[in-house]
Amino acid sequence: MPELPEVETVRKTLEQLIIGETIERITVYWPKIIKSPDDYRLFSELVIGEVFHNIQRKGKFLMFELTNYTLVSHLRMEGKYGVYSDDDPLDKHVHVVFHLESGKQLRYHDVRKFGTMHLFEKGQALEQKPLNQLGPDPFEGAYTLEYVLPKITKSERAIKNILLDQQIIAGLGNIYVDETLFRAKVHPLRKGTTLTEPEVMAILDEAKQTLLEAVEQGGTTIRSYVNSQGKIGMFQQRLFVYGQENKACKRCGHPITKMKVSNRGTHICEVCQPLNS
DNA sequence: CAGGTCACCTGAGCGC
DNA sequence: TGCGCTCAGGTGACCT
Repeated sequence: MPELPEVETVRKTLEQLIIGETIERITVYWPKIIKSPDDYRLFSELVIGEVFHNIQRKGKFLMFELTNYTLVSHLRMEGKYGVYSDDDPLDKHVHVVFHLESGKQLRYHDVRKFGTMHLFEKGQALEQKPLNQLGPDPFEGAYTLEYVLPKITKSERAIKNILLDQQIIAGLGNIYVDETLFRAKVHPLRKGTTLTEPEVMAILDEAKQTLLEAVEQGGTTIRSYVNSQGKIGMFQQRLFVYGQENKACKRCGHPITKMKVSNRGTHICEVCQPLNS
């Protein structure tokens, strides 16, 4: 489901709800969510008695800082967290329940079961997969033109694919890549090697600006995304191209078209984002 | 190294 | 109503 702004919204919401809570035990209904330790039963034992001290985010990953461990969680397409009372009825798509000593429960809900959880000893999370594979996210200091420019201009890949690559920049997904490229007036199929420095600068600026605005709006709600307090994001009102096929471009009035780029649905304004430039 | 395909899962929407 | 197909905010494995 979520890209950086949605994950950041979840992070901020959960921070208000579970910091200081102690895990009494957990119930895992779909063990494949738990990627490390290998055995989900060990995972379940290790988190007993741990306290939620704070919650960080790197790219699209949530990092729950516990007493002795860091829980790294990725929501993939449809993962959601919610805090419930222990007598609230359990939805069939809840796969992991953290029973808290207060009687509250932190529940992980994921219709498609694609999400992942990794547990690391404190201080180890950033040193190992998956987090050590990530490039800087746009709110980190390492996100600079000097770092990104050669990564892009030396690549024969389509710029859309480069921006979706979490090893180069962490946090962008299908929605925000389409929005970023529209705002930067760059066609998604342009090869990295064809982009000029001003174009790359525009992409970097627009990516950060788009994510910043989306965070301010609480993320984008399409289909099912709801944050941990049941609130929906508002950024979908500000989308220029994603999901806007056949609607008039907000800049020039030409209809937005939908195409495929490496099998991902891709939305562009053919007038604002010409391919031959 | 890059690109394509499939796999992981379930549900919504659409044509027939 | 039901069937079959496509699509979905992501990523990793495996193959050319």
